[in-house]
Amino acid sequence: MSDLFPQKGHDHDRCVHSALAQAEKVCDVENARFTDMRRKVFTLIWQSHKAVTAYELLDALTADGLRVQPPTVYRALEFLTELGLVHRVESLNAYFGCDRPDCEHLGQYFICTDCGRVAEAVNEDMSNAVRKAARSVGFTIQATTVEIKGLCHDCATH
Amino acid sequence: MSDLFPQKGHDHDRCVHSALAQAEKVCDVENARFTDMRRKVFTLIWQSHKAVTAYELLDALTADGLRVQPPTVYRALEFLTELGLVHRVESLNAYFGCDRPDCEHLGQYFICTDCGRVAEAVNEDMSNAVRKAARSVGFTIQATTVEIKGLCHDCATH
DNA sequence: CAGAAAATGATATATTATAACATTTCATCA
DNA sequence: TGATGAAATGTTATAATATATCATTTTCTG
Ligand SMILES: [Zn+2]
Ligand SMILES: [Zn+2]
Ligand SMILES: [Zn+2]
Ligand SMILES: [Zn+2]
Repeated sequence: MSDLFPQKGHDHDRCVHSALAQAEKVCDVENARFTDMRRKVFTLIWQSHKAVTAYELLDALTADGLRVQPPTVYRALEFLTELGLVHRVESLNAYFGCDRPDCEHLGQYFICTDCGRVAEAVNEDMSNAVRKAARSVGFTIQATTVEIKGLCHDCATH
Repeated sequence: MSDLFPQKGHDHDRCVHSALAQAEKVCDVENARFTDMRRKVFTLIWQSHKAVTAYELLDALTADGLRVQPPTVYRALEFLTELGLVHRVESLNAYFGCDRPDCEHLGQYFICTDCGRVAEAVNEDMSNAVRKAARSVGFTIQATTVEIKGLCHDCATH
């Protein structure tokens, strides 16, 4: 069993640093500006592997002493999602950080209903099954979301 | 190519009648009450193959002369979704009628971004791929949603 | 530095959803 | 049949999520 969800005691600072480094790179390549506000929101999202709502981000920014309004957060989220740096979980109205923003992938998310963490799969079997199903009914795919809710291994066994 | 989406000129009255008959049956089997309000909401949802929002339903009921408040609509929707008679499209916050409420299925929806119609697939390849992916990472599935957006065959070719 | 474009600030409001309590409807059975 | 309790709906208020619009600031470009 591969470990899709990070181990309990993992070095999360490494996750954050790696995510930031990748984000810098993506922004650089795309000639997009990784502004202060965008970096703040991105970093907040990466404070955990859970999906976080726009208003939780807003509250966190406010707690940091900033006077921020909803549009500011939604703009940052729009920027980050369009670059593929964060993804939106439709069934939660919440966002989490992508750990492979450089590699093409459909959205395939495992969402633990117990601990709240989200892990992203890049699974060719699923992608192929979706593409094949679409082809068989003459459907032209623009975007796909696969949201799988349940218990991660940690939560199922502890 | 099988026709997942109904033909333009299909006899939609048949869809509606069949859906109503199936709903009656499911309610009967589940010993659930298919009340006036639930039937009204269900019928409104089945006025097309598009996904419809709670407030569109509310407006339609109001236009019918009823004085209905949001909770009434949401309660009917909760009842209908729990019985599997309608499904919620998470990425649209909207609802559409299930045409196979009697057969077990994960949620696999094709959503046409042009005409707005939603068609449900019951595709074993996709289901198996999801289950296999979950198994391989030790994830216990509780619920799955596959939402595939794009163009239906009609819209892609016309 | 001037001017244009991009980003953010600020205000208002739209959209989606639920909490809480009152009233009505309906099945059950004494 | 009529009391009674459960289920459904009505009613009011409000929470949670999201966007439109215009003003101001920041950054880029020449
Ligand atoms: Zn981590
Ligand atoms: Zn978990
Ligand atoms: Zn039809
Ligand atoms: Zn279409």
